[in-house]
Amino acid sequence: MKIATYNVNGISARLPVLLRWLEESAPDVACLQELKAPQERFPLEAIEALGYKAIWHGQKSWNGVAILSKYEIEEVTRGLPGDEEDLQSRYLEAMINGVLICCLYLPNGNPAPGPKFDYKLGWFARLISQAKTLYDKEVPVVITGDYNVMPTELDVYKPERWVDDALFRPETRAAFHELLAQGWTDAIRKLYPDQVIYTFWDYFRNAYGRDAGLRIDHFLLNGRLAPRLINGGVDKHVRGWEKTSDHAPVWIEISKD
DNA sequence: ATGTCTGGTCCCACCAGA
Repeated sequence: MKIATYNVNGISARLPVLLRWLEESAPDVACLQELKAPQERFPLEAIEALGYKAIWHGQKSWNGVAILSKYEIEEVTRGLPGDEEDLQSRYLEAMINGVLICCLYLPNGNPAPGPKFDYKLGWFARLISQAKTLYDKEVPVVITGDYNVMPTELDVYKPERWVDDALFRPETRAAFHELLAQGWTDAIRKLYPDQVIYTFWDYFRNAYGRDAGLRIDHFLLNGRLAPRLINGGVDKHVRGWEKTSDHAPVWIEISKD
């Protein structure tokens, strides 16, 4: 079973790129973030034409997440629990082919410090609480998406330039490590313990051409799923396509059981 | 500080967010 995550940065503007990648990479499940489209503007027909079912949580202008799957999708949770007042579309959970798939778009949090950073840390605290419940489930679980966190210095092209950024501040890294300490396996880091791997290159200053990237899109596997991890990688070349997202798709393969 | 993109509003050029 091949599971992918891809921050598309606007599903309307990136639809040709998304469809091309889906055909080429053919994941069984794809978690998408930053749809930047209201609920009624999701391009369901084009996605169904490639053989996928889909659930999505849209939002006007910003955010928005979706789960596409070649298997049946049984939606479990819509919206991150823990704050009734949080209306941002950043979290979906679904049971697919015996695996609980959680798709998230963690807040960026810049500028930091400030209210956006406070929102990020609050969201992170709720995620840690939700993840604790998920980890102990009897079923295999993966939490994947755009975490907006570089976990270690190996995950940033120039760590010293990012120490005050919301994606790399000590509080942010501490929250990610608190999450990992529940027992989760960072799948890509597990497969490539020492390699420099990036999943995002910003649009400024030819970042992709210079390989000035960040690793911020992750797969966390619980104890029931981690032993089934067989492969994974980044579809880096997709970042080089015309009209592409600033993220590249990332994927893992897990064995049947 | 800068840089590049998208979507949205309000008009034909800006702004916010990332």
